[in-house]
Amino acid sequence: MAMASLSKGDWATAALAAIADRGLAGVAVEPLARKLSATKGSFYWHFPNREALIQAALELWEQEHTESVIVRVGAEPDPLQRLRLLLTTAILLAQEDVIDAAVLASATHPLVAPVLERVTDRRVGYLADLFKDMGFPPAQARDRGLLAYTAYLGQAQLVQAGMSAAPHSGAALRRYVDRILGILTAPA
Amino acid sequence: MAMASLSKGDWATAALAAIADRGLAGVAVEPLARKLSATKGSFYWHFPNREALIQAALELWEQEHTESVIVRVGAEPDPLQRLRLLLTTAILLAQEDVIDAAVLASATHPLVAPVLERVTDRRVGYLADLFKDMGFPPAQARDRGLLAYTAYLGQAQLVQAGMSAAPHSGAALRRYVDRILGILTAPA
DNA sequence: CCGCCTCCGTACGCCTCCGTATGGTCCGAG
DNA sequence: CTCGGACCATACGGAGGCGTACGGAGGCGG
Repeated sequence: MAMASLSKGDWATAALAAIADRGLAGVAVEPLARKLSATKGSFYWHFPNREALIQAALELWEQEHTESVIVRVGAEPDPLQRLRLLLTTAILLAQEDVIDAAVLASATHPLVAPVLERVTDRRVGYLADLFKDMGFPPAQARDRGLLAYTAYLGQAQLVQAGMSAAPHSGAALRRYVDRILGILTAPA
Repeated sequence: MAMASLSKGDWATAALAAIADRGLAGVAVEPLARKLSATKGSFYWHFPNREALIQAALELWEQEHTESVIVRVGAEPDPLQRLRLLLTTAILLAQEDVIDAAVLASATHPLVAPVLERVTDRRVGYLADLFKDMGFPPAQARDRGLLAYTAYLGQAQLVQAGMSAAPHSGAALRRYVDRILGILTAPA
């Protein structure tokens, strides 16, 4: 089954999976080829080199792990409920898929930095808009958006590292998100 | 000058510096030897293997990047001021020394995880105690301590990655910390 | 049937790093 | 002064990864 030709996208998704569970250094052509039951001959037909594969994987991540969540959450009309939904969705997603934390772990890599910059701006901007919609003045909204996002990032890191300090069960996590939300949305 | 024998500590500090600016993978015996103007012969006299070097570097980090800050801040009697001092100190330190973010980037590494667990517990615990001293009930204090710490971690990541979304200038950063503090310490 | 294009396997050379073996230097004790 | 231990350089073998060269299978138009 699936003995058909490997596509460029197949390599890219495999590379993204490799980033998620072994970091950027885990994106190596030969091991990846073994996992796909192929050889380097296939790879170097689709890509000029390893860097191109990494770029393709990162673009995949950029498209699938930001906009899709924003869209899914956009149906909710009330800003507060939208924020709650966004946070719980994002944090619960980070529980089972550590790709965000894995990408962040290579934040200084020259191929990662520009993608990360775009994704960060988009997310922080969206959060800030959310707080603006709740009635906070622009400067306040930006601060709270940044705070919310950094808290999410830190949380994702703790979860990926398996730190016991972070809540692990789904229920505890929902309670935690609720209380966090109370703090973040309390009037100045 | 300093042509004297290299000590175990010299290798460990060099390794820690390597982690800070190239990540855990940057701790390689041969490049490190070149940087120290030595050879592998020296290294393998002091350490049995590369893992031992990494452990030594991590223990160095554990001792010098948590307790020392806590002690330095302990002189301040008022809990709120102590928290303010702690946050500004930590965040300003993270501006010029990215070692915290670099260690976190390898959180899943088997040598890093236990050290990170201890450091995380210590820091989150200290922050929670701080909020307790301010009069918050234990559960509230723990939530706020965790929130404060995840926010710090995320902030450190953004700064290390050079993200423009994070404030960079010292003045802007102090203002940001002040506003964050207002949010974190607002009564429920 | 021919030839071309797509896609992939095999085999090779190169590089970087780990770890070991072994010998050399310096220095203090006796 | 010699001998042993601390410290280090050199040289080697081996593993694993990158990129290239090249050949071969399969489909498809002519």
